Amino acid sequence: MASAALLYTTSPLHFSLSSSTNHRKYKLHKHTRIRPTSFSSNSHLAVLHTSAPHHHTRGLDLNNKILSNCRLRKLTEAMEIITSSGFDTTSIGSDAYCSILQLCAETQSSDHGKKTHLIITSSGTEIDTLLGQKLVFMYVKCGDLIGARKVFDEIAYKANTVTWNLLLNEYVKRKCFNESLLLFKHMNSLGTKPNSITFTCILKCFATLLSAEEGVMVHGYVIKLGFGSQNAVGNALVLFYAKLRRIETAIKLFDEMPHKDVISWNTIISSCMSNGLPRKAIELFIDMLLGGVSIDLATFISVLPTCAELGHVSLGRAIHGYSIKSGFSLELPLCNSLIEMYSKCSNVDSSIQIFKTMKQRSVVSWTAMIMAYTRAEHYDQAIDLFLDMEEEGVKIDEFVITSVLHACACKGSSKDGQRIHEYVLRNGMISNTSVANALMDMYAKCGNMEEARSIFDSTLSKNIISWNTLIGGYSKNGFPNDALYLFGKIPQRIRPNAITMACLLPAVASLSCLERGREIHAYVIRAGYVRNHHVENALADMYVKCGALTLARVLFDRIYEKSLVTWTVMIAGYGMHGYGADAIALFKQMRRKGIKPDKVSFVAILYACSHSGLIHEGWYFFNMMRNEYQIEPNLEHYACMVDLLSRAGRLKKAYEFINSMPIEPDSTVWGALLCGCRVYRDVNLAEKVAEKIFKLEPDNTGYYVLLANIYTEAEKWEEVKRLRERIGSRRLKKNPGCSWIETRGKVQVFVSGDNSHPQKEEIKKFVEDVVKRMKEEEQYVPNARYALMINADDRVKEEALCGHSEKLAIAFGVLNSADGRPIHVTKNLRVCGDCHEFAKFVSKVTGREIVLRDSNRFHKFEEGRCSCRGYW
DNA sequence: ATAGGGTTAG
Repeated sequence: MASAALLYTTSPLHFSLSSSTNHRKYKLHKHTRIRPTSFSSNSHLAVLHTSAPHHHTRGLDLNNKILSNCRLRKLTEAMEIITSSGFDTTSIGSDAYCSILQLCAETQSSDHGKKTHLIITSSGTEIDTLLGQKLVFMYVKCGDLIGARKVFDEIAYKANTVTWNLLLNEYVKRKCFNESLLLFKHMNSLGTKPNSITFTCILKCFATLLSAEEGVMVHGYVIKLGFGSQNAVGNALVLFYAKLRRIETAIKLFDEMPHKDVISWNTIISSCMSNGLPRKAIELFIDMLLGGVSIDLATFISVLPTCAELGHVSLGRAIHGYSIKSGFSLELPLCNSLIEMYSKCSNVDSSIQIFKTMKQRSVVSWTAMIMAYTRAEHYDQAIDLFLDMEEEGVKIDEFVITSVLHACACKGSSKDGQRIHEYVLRNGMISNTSVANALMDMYAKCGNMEEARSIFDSTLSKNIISWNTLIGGYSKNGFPNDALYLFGKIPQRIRPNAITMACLLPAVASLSCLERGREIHAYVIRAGYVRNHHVENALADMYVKCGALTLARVLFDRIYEKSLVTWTVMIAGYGMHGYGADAIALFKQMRRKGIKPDKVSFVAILYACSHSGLIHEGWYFFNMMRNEYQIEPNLEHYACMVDLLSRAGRLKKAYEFINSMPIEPDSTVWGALLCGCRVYRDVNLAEKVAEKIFKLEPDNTGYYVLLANIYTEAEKWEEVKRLRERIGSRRLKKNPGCSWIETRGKVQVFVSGDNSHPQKEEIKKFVEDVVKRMKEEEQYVPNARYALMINADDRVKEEALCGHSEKLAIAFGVLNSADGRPIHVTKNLRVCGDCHEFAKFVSKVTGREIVLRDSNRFHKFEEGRCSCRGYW
């Protein structure tokens, strides 16, 4: 406290402040270097200047006073001394300026800092290395990177390592990694020696830019220079390898660190988590606790996502409790992580609880809560929360927008999405690529591909996600050709990634183009995407839907960590191909592995049962879903059950079942029954059911045709006529049947009755020959199921039959592929009964395996038999 | 003297 006493007893401060303006004029003459403009804005700067004789002693006094004020963190007082001593070049030393600048930096007093800088230049004090460093430090700490750079550029030639580091680090913090690296190069060219801190910055740049080679080179360099043993460097290296997804190397480096600190532990825990090793992350966390390492806030935040990932709510809750005991429970980022953790553990009520009791909320908290509601399928609450945010005046960023758009997408309502779209346009956020991508995704998920496309086209800064989103949208919305086309249009500078493949493969799957699928599989292998879980699943699904069930199974067996999706793909695959028993066996195996089926996997197993006519098993799983897993059946599940009952001929039971449903049945549920009515020729029930469907979907032609066929088969010509008039008055167009086949990598499409094919004569002859042989050898009678052609005679009807697209495609396949090769045909609608017989016969007489995929399932014809055994 | 780890989307 001696310095404080000194300060007060010897201070000339009070006198100096009352000095007259005359001094100012006097100073002007003495210090002509000062620009007058500086004066006008800092008129008090020039006060006090006494005569020269006592300079040295007075200077020392002033310096001491400044230093002691700074030591006491009295910035204002220190500032008063320099502002009032103004332009006395000799009175204030570099040390004093340094300590003021340090204090300005620490208290982030930008104005004082700038003023000090001005005084320094005005007073003509030479900016030496140390003063330069302090100035840069002050500007950086006050958030003025431009100011810092300006000073720096003038003293760069004499800047020390610390000064370089200050700038390097600030650029890193602002995510200007390339600028930081440029500066590093400059530093090397000037011969300034980097130190360990320099390397931590540089490693961070390489980690974020994913520059593997450069980073590894720096690693070697760091070891050579002997910085490897420093924790900060070690930690940066661990993070570097983790970011490059070389987690084994990261773990090895971590293990070899002799003096791990909290940051080392936190780094490796979050690295394991982000590299898909949540269990390892938890193990490490436990090691850390057992090792007696003291835990900090970042530890909690690093370990919570692992609980979320593993759905380990009890551990999450324990950590939550621990964080309260450690006094961190009010920390904002911790609360945000907790919201996320509880919601990912399907405990949205706890998330709400935390969100509601938080004293302060950041935009991150709101975003986390919107996602929590979305995860819990409370889409309206998620959207309402966004509106609340707007009302409360929270600054909306792109994270919020993408999250709320995701809620709209999941809800499947473009109405809500459109409101967000308008908000985005109003607030000029459309130029943000992520926002544009989220909008595209929302429209795609709502089935509006035109709008998605128009956003895509007007987005200037498209990234790979933009392409993936549109490709995936086309794939899933029934435009597989557009998806494939778009994939070919990705520009060179944008590299496709694993997700691109996962978006594209469903297109191949829906086209059933095995050749094309194998090509893409090869591409996936070459590009090294095979280990991506989404890609693995998409490949298995593609093989299933291209009819290559065995290949799908081989792939399935090779998938190391099978997720629920993996199992569901394979179960659905067996179901589609009519292997109900295999589907059931796999379902059981999945449950034994401890994987909980969800509603999608129940749709798969129920369809598998219905496609194989396993009625008891169907009920067994339906009850299991409700009782054991508390999953409320949705329309799809009900449709499966109706399908199952109808195929078994239990039409009355199916009808009662529909009427007992707790939710409103839709046209697919009634449609399943209508199909059953056709098979079992129940015209009365069919009429009743059809009327319900026509009310629900008055514009869907398929159902009118189905009823018309039912009438025809019952020879109710009057009714057929009336129905035909009804269709005519609605001006409905029949959705044309179309089939396609892939030969030598090219896809041939056949539309019913289409006569334009170059090989049409050959094909026609083939079909007619087969039909003729069928008549002779199997007493086959062409089935006159052609309701919409009642006035035609049998000859015309038969001709129309011969023109069915699946017959044409099968004929083309036989004619254009080597003997003994299997034939794969895909049809957009359900296969017709007559064509089904035709395919059976062709498989017998040609000895070929014919795989026909229709809109509902696979039919595999071998030696005159079909794998569907009548269940279709 | 300057620093290394942690929260939100697709």
